[in-house]
Amino acid sequence: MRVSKLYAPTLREVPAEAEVISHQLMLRAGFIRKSAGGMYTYLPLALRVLKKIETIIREEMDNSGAQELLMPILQPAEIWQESGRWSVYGDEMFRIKDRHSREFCLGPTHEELVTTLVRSDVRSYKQLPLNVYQIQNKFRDERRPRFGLMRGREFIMKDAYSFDRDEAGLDASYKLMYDAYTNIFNRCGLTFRPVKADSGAIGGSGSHEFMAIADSGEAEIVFCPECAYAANVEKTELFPMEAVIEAALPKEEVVTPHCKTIASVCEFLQLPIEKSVKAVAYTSSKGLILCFVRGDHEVNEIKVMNACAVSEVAMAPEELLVAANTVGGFMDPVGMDPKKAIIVVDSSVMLMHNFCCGANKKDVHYVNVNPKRDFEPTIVTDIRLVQQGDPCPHCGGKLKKARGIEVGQVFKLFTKYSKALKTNFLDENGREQPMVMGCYGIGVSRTMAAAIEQCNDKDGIIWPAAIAPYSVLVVPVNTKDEASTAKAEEIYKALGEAGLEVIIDDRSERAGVKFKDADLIGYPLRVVVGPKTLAVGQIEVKNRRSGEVKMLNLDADYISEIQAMLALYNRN
RNA sequence: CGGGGUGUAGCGCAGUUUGGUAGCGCGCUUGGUUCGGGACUAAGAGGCCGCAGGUUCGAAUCCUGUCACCCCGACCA
Repeated sequence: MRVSKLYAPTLREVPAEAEVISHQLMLRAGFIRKSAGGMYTYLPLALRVLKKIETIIREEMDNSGAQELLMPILQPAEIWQESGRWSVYGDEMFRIKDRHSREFCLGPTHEELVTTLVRSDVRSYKQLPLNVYQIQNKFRDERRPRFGLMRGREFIMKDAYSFDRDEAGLDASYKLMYDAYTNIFNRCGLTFRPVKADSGAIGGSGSHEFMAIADSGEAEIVFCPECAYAANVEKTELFPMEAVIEAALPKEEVVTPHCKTIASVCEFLQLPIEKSVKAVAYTSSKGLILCFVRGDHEVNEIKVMNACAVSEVAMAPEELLVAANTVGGFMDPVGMDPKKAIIVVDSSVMLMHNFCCGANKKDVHYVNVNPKRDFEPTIVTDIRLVQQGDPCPHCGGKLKKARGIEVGQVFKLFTKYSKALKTNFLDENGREQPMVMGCYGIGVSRTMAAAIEQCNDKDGIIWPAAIAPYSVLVVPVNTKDEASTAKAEEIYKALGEAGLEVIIDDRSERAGVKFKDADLIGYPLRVVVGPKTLAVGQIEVKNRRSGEVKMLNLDADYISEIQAMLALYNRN
């Protein structure tokens, strides 16, 4: 390829719309252009990167025994109505009508389509297990598209679906996918961690997310530096707290004027914050939910939703609290009528003694409250958010927090869709059984963005070699100098013939312009051919990652040297 | 969807308070000088000032509405 012909318009300045580094660099380096909110054109350089990621995915998927197919993006409403998700999916689904007013959607995911496909073709246990995948554009009308390719409304996804005869089969399929994903993200050069995840609205249970570690990530994870434990904060199991033995004191009401926060209450009462309990109120399809956690803890809404078996919660409005005879900021578990709210108490609260909490009256708190003696909750379970430094649930080590970009997720769906869509097979005994399913997604375009988030410096992108748009850039440093330009062309040709993905910057620009663009786009190796070094029979090769420069003799086997440098590129 | 912000040339911005010929830098085109880290110079091209109404002799500027985009919160690859 010749840079003079390449459609990769680079920008000197950062477009104002871009906030995160991957978005800025992809715009500046001429990889993408926006067409509308959350929708982008992939220019030639980006497409090359995407194709490389896709190739890695295909190789690993095929190795794991999965088969590629391609389903329509446009899906009929009927199958979504059959699974019950046509009404559940809400505004996030792009819906359209055809000329006969029949309803369709642009596929946000393909469980329905793949399940109805398989149910019409697969009848026998002999045809299982089956794992099919595809790579195509997905559509989700996100409430808030943002961060460029990180959260788009149209994005490229690899989605796979496994069908097994039983849970043991599903476990095996899941393991194959888990291992394939590990290989894929390793090969793409990402720093990542598989973490235990919440299964979310898609249903089922048993899930891992593959998180590319990056401060710009939207997800928070915890991991244990001592053992392999890692989890999304939403899903983290909690190490049981130690119960402290303490004699129960008589409960009292105390007036606490002008105390708006739990910290101010504790200060007023001269109590450590660990001796306080705070309440958070949510509204849900099952009515008011009152959650109680220790004063210095935070409520994990996902766990609350799971504990109460509701699909959505929102902060409760004041009217709802009034209706339940309580007051925002002074809610207490003691006087609460269990008929008016679901009372969920965090397990750690049940181990506390003589704590303070609201008293259902403005400016009044209780002190010396004790669980069981003073109140009986509806539900007791872990609902608090894990904190940095909490003990690891496996080994007791101190957990650390990090942020991550979710580039992939593996799910056990079990029979959620096969039952809803009547996808059964006959076992050896001629009995009809629902297939046991798994689904497995990779955000392909997001993976590209995540790689840039992890690999960049002040000058631009630093591509991992395996997914770089081109491996080697040849720069004739002065196109007016015919001898060195001809030599650069010769080297460009030779490198291409040796099988390297090479591009030559044949523009009649000044050297500085070419160097800046080279750093911005992030080719792993840059070969500079100029009159000065050519005079002593040498070329200069620069490593984009380390900045290391090597002078190579042209009369030696410089091609092998360059290949060796490329092979070493990712290891420094 | 709630809260905040921005729409003026391809990109980054000024001009809006106080209405009066639409500007600057970068990029782009042409010529000359340059040529190993975003050169210099001269001459150019390029704008329905997001859109629609209104006020006014006159609107980028004031008023009303609307759309788009960005950021912060509840979801997800």
